[in-house]
Amino acid sequence: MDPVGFKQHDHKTCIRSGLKAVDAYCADHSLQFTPVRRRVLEILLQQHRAMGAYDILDILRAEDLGSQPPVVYRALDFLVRHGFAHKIERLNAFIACAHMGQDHTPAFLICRACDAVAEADADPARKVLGQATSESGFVIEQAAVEALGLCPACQKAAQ
Amino acid sequence: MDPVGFKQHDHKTCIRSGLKAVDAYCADHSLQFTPVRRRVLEILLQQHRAMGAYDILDILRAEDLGSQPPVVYRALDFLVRHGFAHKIERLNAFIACAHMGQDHTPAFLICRACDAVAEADADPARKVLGQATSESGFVIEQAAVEALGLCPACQKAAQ
DNA sequence: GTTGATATGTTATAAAGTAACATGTAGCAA
DNA sequence: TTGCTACATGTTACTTTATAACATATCAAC
Repeated sequence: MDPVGFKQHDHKTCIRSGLKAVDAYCADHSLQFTPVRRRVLEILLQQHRAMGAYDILDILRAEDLGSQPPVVYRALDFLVRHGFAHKIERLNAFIACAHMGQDHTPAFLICRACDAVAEADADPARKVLGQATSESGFVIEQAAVEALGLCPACQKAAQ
Repeated sequence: MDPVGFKQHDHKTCIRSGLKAVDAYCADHSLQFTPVRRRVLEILLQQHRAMGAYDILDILRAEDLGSQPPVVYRALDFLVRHGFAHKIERLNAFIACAHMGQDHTPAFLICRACDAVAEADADPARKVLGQATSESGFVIEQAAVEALGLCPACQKAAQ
């Protein structure tokens, strides 16, 4: 799995295939992929960056798809719970999952200059952590790595 | 480095030695370890758990050591910036560093049932991530791992 | 003792998130 | 069809978390 986010890609395709994958998954698991939920995911896929809940809400408002915070928080909760989106705790923001459908431990590379976020995978890290923690008796159910640094573009800009 | 937090230890000693280490570090680096900053760290060391900024503020208030949010946020900012405390993003809470003075990439084991937090180390994870991301050109400056799961005590309680 | 840098005090407000209850809707069962 | 159930959405009001901005204090160096 490559880190996604700091390179060119066919963006229209990635929006379409993302939605398609979730359509299929929801059909399979009898989850209700309702208009608001679908639109919120579509917004995240389109923007292709971490967005605050209120940024998303502004867009929904303009489209009469719900105008109060709980609407967007509930949609985001659904998306995150089922792994279609991730929350970037460090930014209080949300981003569409870049590895839709694959079971993974996400690792986020967050640019401190421009707030761009790329999603890599940290599966090996999980194992490493697992060793370190097995002594303590703690059982890991879910883990996320958030790394702060500079993306290629901002490195150039800083020179 | 062992994960600290889910086992017995001499707590008075760990408060004293923590403060002493920071005293020394600040003297060495001409940082001002002022009464508020010192007291906030002491509170975190005493409580030995992740605390919200406003929980800490309540204690400071009772002691006339500052009564408004910026006071505690500034102290926490100082402590975090210099590695004496960590922010647990997932909980919007702060915890004293368990590996004071040692350069490390913290990994937090957060119990989803009781919110207890233990600090392990993820240094190997940094290397793993470094490989995955070197292709993308992203330069990691700082990384944190937050793992959610069940601590030994809550596992027992759940049976 | 004036200056500059850093820390604290204080007011006010922004930003992020949720509790609680009302309303709508879709599927199933009698 | 009706009514029941489960789930989703609409809405109000509020809590929690965090910060901007400006005033004041402290302290060391000149």
